[in-house]
Amino acid sequence: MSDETKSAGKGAEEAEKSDFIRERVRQDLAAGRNEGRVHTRFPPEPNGYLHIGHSKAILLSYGISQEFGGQFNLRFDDTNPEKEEDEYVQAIMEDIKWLGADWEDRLYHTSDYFGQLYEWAQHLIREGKAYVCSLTEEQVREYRGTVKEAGRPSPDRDRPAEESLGLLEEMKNGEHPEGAYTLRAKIDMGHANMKMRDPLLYRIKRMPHHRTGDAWNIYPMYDYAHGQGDAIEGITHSICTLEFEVNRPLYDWFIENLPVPHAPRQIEMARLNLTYTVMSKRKLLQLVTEGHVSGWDDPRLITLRGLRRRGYTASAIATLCDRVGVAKRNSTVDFALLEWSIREELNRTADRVMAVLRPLKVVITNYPEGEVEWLEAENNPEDAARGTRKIPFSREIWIEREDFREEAPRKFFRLKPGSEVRLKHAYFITCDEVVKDDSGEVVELRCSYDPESRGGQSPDGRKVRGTLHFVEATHAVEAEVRLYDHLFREPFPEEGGDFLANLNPDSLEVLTDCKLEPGLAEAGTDYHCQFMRNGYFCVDTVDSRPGVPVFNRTATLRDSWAKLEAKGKK
RNA sequence: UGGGGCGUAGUCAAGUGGUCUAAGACACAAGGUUUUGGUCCUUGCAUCCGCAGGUUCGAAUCCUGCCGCCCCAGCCA
Repeated sequence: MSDETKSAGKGAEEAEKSDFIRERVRQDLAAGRNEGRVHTRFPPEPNGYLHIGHSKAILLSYGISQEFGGQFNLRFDDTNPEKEEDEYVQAIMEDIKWLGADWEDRLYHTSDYFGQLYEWAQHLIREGKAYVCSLTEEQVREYRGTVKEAGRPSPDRDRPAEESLGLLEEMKNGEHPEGAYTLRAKIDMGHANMKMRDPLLYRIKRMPHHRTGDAWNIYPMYDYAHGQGDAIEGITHSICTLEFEVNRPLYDWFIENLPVPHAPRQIEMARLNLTYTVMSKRKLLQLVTEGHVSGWDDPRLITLRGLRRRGYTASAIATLCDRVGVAKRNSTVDFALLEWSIREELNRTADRVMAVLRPLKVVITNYPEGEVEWLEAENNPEDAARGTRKIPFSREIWIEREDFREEAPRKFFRLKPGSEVRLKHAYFITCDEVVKDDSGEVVELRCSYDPESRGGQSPDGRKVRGTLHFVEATHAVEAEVRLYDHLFREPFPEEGGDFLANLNPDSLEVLTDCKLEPGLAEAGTDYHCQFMRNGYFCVDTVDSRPGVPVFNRTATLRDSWAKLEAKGKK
């Protein structure tokens, strides 16, 4: 097998990917099927935004096409003008490009095939395999039977072909109201598989389509359109999710009974689910329209736009999908795996900078007034090539409020009265005095520094357990920082009926008095960094402005101190 | 006995009769290193593969029965 394993990211020898779908592709290739071609597709319906669940399907289909030297198509499955809009088409293409899947010049629409589909429908009628049915919607349901009882044949089942052909033409031309007729395949009303009980091929919808305008008054159903679209495009492996397993016999029936140019095969896999979130389009839409989130790009959403704004990269999403694997078992992946994926990447690539989120003033009493010195700070300890930068230091600085405690447990290695800590890249300081306001709240710390400890070196080998980040006061940049947490407080928010009841009231915390080191004032979009000891952050693409930045927390750092403390409390 | 699918650690997931006294990842736990209580390193984490029988010298892998979960009765996709 000759294949250069390329794909973005990761180390040298990336193992050849293997799962039941890729195994099947290899078998097909070995058996010489499809003239040795591999051709996949992603077929979104343009009726909503893409989310992380879709990325599994996109990356798998696209990835397979690349791994086997094949091709990948994007096809909008636009057979229902009632729900579909052009706005979604643009957004979907944008998101797929961002993910890194490339359909090159093969952008298609099921609506491109309406003409061909119509001719094939006529073919089925002539063959005695389809008929125009006049049953109402309720009657169709009634005649279909139930999962345990066979259905009954429609009274129109034996309508002469000429008559069906004529009626179909009239339906197409808008001569009948919606619901008056449908075109149905003549298969088996007693079939154990409900999908095979004379399924509908066409329904009347006297409604303009976003691409074909008012050319059609009938539109094909999914089952009739999908496989034929695959056949027309020469798709070899049509990958979809588990719920379409029962549709496969029907998919195959059309391929066998129509003069299609090619016989594609459908393969089903489990969709991606994540804890602490919802994945259904309907629920996502509800969260947006009811204002539980700010929009489709709310950083708490697992839409691709939301994740992007949150600071997730396409490669981190790809890592997640690789780790999750491909199988047929319904499963729900721990959200922690997604967080691990982005941390793993950002640890390697994001520069470390200092930001104080909840500031507490520190005055260094023995530091000369009015003096500012610039200290060297390394950008990324994981990557020396990222170099260094200069950060200011002076008599007044900000530290994190939670890094000081007047009364602290012995395991608290941070600042407390009389104790010494290191300021990252700067000096050792000792807390001499705690200044409080009338209400008793700590408003300032008065400390002294050891000039010999410049750069954070211990001058005499003495140990300091704690290292704190800080921001020099006169050069500090004021910023807004948004801290995000799970949108839902339960790992399975849909359990127990009302998923909205499980919304996490603390999923967003906005901090407006944050202090950043000066270099961050002009941080542009697409900037990812680690706020030392605070987490990974990115510039908000919507609200941030030069000079008045807004940062979003992508993910926290692992925090073994928090765990320790939590354990102590219990 | 309606049909279709799936059941391997807390979560994903390899495994297709002997090399399985069952990979790997996440999570979790313990220890070490550390100018991020971050990273990194070390170690631990299923005598057992939904359950019960059976076949076999030998089974997570084959057979039988049972149990559980998911999908199908849209003129949605």
